[in-house]
Amino acid sequence: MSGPYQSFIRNLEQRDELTSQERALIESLPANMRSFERGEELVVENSRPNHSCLLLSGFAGREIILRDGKRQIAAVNIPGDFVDLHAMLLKVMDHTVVALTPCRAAFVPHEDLRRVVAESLHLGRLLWLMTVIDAAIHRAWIASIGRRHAGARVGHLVCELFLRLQAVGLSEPNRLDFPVTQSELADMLGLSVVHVNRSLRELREKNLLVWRGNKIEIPDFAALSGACGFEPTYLNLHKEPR
Amino acid sequence: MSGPYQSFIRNLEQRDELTSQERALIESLPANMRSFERGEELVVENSRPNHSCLLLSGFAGREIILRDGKRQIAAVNIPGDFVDLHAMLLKVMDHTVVALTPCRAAFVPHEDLRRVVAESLHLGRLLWLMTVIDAAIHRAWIASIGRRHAGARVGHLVCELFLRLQAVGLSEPNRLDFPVTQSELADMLGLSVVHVNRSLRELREKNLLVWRGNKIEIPDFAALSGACGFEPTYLNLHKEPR
DNA sequence: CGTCAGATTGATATTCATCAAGATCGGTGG
DNA sequence: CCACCGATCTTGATGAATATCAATCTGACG
Repeated sequence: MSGPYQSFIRNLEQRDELTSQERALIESLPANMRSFERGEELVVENSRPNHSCLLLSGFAGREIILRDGKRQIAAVNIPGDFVDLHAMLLKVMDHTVVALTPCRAAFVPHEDLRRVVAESLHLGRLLWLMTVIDAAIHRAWIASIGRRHAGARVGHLVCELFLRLQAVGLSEPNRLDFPVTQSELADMLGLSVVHVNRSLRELREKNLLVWRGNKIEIPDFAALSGACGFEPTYLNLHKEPR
Repeated sequence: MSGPYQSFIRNLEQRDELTSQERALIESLPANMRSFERGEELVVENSRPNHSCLLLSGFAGREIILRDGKRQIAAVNIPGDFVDLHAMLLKVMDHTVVALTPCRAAFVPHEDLRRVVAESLHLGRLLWLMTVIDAAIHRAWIASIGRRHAGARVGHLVCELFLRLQAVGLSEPNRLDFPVTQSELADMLGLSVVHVNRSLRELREKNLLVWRGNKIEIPDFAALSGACGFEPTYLNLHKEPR
């Protein structure tokens, strides 16, 4: 009842019904467990993985390093996310996945994932779905980084994480755990550390969110999402036949 | 020999071998043709399409409109791209697809696409692959918008489009056709029109690229891609078994 | 010839980055 | 227990990148 696939199954079940056979098929997947310290790389750019990595605990980020050394984090992964399911098809990693906090992860051989896709059309579509939700999140980030001012960028990210964590049962009512540094936050949002710091202060002064240490408090989610124009459609957090 | 699926097949064949049966299976797909004027919407936000739209000619953009009216174009589609293959799984469109130029497009029923996936594991993976390449492009845009200065953003986009157009046979040696307005370009790059204009002038003065009317000249691709840190890995323009 | 969308340019304002200096805080060794 | 250390956070001062506003210019086209 508490195998490595619980949060992943929960993630899928936010989007569609699973039969017990389907759950069993997922649970039959072999999983090679590993742990990572903060800053370690789960998957390395330009490598050719033959496993995909399912995050079980902790936070990971997909980081892109530009030639001049600047870093952009293109996505944040939370427990229940495959961080590199796309590598099964892309073959070569176009970015690195780094542990933003201590992490546990399950590495699943691509050949076994392919077997699942071959045996169940429906699970195949659901795996596809998860990569396509990743892309929808990417688009939301493009809009945020391209067109929102700093404060709204921070707020939008927090709203997104709050709902995603809620979906896998990892949020408290008005609070979430997100133990990352302001400098990492800056690299997610395309901002400088200093500016992130000032944006956090503004949000705190407006009582929209209070970021203290590892915890974020959201006194009024509706107020925050309203203030930063957050629309949850893109997260696809509704069940329907896919 | 010149059905609607030629450029799509060519797009796939940049990434993997197709058997003649696979080509035939694709060509057996029904295609409902439509034409669009510049500015018309091919697919509308919040709709629930039961077709996916394959672009045959012209350029389209996936646009996200924020509440305050600001627009971000999250992706550019060229002939041979499915603009909303993901809608088959996401069900509800999280953005609008708009014609950046006059376009022709083929609408393919989802049920037929599902039939293809059911009949050919390999084609199923290749359709999946195309959505996953979309996501890789999104990540490159996130890095560009988040961490590159204006001139490099323009240059990076041009490099990307040049290679993508080349892949479907739509580029001349040192030139490409990209008939979009500077204001649309601004919405792709997260910049203002004025700043785009000035960045184009800089690039012209450095002789890195000359954008005149609808045509872009690239005197020296290596120089341009060097100057803006362009790395083509993410486009997956190499054939291998997937 | 007039019109209109788009391109270009200048002037100015705003946002954000950079640099530099404390302040805070959790750990760690003496 | 305390002094110190490194990492992170915070704040101020300044500068660079980019946005905004307002003209003018250009070129296509009826």
